[in-house]
Amino acid sequence: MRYWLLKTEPGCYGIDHLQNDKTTFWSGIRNYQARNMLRDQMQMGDVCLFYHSNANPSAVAGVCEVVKEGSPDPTQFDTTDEHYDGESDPHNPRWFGVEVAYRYTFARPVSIQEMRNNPTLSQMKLLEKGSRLSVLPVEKAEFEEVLRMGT
DNA sequence: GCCAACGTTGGC
DNA sequence: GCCAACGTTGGC
Repeated sequence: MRYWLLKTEPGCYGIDHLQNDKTTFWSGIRNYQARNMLRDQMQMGDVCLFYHSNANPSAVAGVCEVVKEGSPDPTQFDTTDEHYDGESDPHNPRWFGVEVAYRYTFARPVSIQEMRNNPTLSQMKLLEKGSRLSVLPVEKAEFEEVLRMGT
């Protein structure tokens, strides 16, 4: 089993939305590195830290789980969607997503500042300078530490 | 709202 | 294939 971090802006789609929806298709990712992880690496049962970016404070808000592996992102073919991509060939789709299910919301959100202050997390990809990817791998030890901080 | 860092685009 | 220009991201 692998561990991941998924970034989202809470005003756009936060953990409350996921809790309400129970499951959702993680769509709209338009970055090739992130696409490759969504398409090739994320597997059923993998667990993901659910991170709120551009929030006050930005923080890991909870956990979700991959319940369906990578499949073409339908929003790329939807002309009414803001993530529509007219260059993508339906027979060879460019963008992928996974289905995730809500697991739980942290009792205490774990802010990026708290994570920066924790030496155990010093290698976290999220905390690297200039880290902008919206899908990031997380080490098991890092995942467990964030869990401990949030519970 | 600022701005550093990064990805993408396109002229050459 | 280089690289300048541009757009986006996201912490602060």
